[in-house]
Amino acid sequence: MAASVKDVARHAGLSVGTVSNVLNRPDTVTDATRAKVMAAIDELGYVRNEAARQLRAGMSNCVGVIVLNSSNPFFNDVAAGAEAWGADANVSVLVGNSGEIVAREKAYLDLFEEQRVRGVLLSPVGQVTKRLQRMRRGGIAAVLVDRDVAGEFSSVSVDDRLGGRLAMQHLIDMGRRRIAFVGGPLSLGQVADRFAGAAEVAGEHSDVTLEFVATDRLTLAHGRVAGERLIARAATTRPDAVFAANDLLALGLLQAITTTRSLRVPDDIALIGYDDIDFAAGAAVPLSSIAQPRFELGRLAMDLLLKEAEDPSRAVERVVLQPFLVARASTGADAVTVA
Amino acid sequence: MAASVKDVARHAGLSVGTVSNVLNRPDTVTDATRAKVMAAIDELGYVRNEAARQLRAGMSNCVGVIVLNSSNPFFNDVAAGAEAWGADANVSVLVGNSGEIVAREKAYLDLFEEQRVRGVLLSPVGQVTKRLQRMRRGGIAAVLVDRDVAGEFSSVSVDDRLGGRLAMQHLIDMGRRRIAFVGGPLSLGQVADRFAGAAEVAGEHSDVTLEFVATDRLTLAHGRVAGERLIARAATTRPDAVFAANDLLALGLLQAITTTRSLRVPDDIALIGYDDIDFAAGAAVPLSSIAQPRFELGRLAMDLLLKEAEDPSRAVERVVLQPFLVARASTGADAVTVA
DNA sequence: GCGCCTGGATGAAACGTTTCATTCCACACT
DNA sequence: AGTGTGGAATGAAACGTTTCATCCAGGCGC
Repeated sequence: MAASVKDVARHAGLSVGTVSNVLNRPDTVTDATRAKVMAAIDELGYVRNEAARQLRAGMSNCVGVIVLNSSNPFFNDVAAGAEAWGADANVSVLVGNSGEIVAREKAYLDLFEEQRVRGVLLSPVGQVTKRLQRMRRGGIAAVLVDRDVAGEFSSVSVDDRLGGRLAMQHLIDMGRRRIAFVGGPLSLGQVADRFAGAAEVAGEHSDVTLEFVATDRLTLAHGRVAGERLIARAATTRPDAVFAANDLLALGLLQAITTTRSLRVPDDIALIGYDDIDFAAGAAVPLSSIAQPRFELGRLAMDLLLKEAEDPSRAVERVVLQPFLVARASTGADAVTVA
Repeated sequence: MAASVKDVARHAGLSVGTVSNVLNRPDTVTDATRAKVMAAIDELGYVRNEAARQLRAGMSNCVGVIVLNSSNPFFNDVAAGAEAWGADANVSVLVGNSGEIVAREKAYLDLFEEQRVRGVLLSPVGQVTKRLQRMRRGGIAAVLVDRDVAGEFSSVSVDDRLGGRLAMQHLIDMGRRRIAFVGGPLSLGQVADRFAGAAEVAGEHSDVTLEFVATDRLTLAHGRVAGERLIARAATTRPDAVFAANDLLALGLLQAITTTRSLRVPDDIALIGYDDIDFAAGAAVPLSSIAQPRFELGRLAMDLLLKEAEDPSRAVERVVLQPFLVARASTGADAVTVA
């Protein structure tokens, strides 16, 4: 059906080797033949068969990316960063969404392995160390994104403990003392580290209390539920500030709080999130947040991955980026307060 | 490096044909040999080479999806619908983001064609008719999503004119008369159709005025800018309701309006968006919106695509889904859903 | 006991590239 | 004129599957 290099060769009155040379080493071929081949390609609508090319090369020019939750704009930007950098190196990016589900993570790893991708970029959810080691032995590199596994693999992450510290310190600076951390599960490294950072700072202030409010996942809906739980409390036991493990949770909390109209943000309760997604600035009470260089995160991870794929004996490298505070109205940082 | 079917065969003391049979037609093989092969596979860590498989089969088991803007949660859900349905049929989905840029659309089409995907699902941005026809001749099916091109191809879309009518009618029902449509560019079919629907309804009410407020793109930031323009107007010329072409715009508008605190939503100005993304319900003033069955949209499109890939002579089919109103606080309604 | 049948295993061919050792040819140099 | 020389084209091999015609060993009916 589709024209092959053989058809092109016949049509141009040349050999397949020559056609291949035109395609891959145009300088080794005479201008006249190049023109003839190009004409034949055009005429037949030839499109090279990537599968055959890959089979011959023994490796594809793709890398796989597995994100934790594609409905979180944060991961979108990380993937975009990786893709942009990959495009420069002429590798395509396949994006899979594990949804924090171990089985889906495994399914994508299977897929990528069958495709013989150059490497895999992922924020692991299951116990993948052994699997990744096996894949590495098979020539597939791996770089961890936004999470770190015992120095076995290269990784690019953001210092979540520091982020937790920044958020907590900010709330304290704004005069809050009874603080709740909302998030979960703690099995997610990000959540654990952010909480740990917050706890550290809390420990440095004798008049500050830090409470852990667990959620099952980090979504808008879960944030709403957690918000309703907080609202239902008596004023005396209610926190005067909330540090949410990410912005989706924080925005859910915000919605629960503002719709009931029983509390005001930030007057009655301050709120800070994490990730600084675009919707954070756009919320009706602009949300304070801990920003991460997410595009950069993806870009650096891809860079490390390509280097490692190039030279598998390369030493493991662990890059840690710095988060930073973006203070907005939801913590009273602006003069603006909205009922 | 990686073990091949040949290695497995040797290791199991059988032939490659038999190994292949174990993998692809397990019933034609005796229990004992199956066990032997499985053991060998396990021991060698064999993973089948998808490229070779594809080469032999002449076609991959992937389909490509090209979305207009991956930072709009709407497209995420469309893609998720397509992916879910594809998974049932054992096809993987490659997602590309054109960002409404013709060159990137072309780049993804090239990639997909080289990969010999079964078909392509896309919301076209450039003039792709001829290209898609050529690809179809080469055995690659195409289905258009959320946009329709002159009956040449199958498509799944949502009736944007009706959606525009619904939004407009709702605003009128809520007592609004001076209405502004915010959106653009009109070269986007969705924007044009939604505005056309709104204009139709406006024409049916002699006391209603409809104004067009142009934006360059459909993003949060552009919504914020448009909002500031509206706020700056004198009360007498200011609209009492805004219909935004999508939710990103609407949320941007909302933020501009609420932070200046000069106007209240919905009392001074009602606001309705389009798409009903998750952040709409989660906004501090829950946003009324026109919902589209986006997951279904992706699902149906994938279904059509797979059918067409199966039987290329299949008649073109054009599915049009119905949007529906989700009324929330931003138009002064309680959370009511109307079909 | 002989031929036939059948379930199961076999091995070669083919898919479309790329690579590389080889061949070919024209031209310059001796 | 003969001999190198080097640039350009060639064609076969190989990549890892799947498929399919073939082959083989037993079991069965006669």
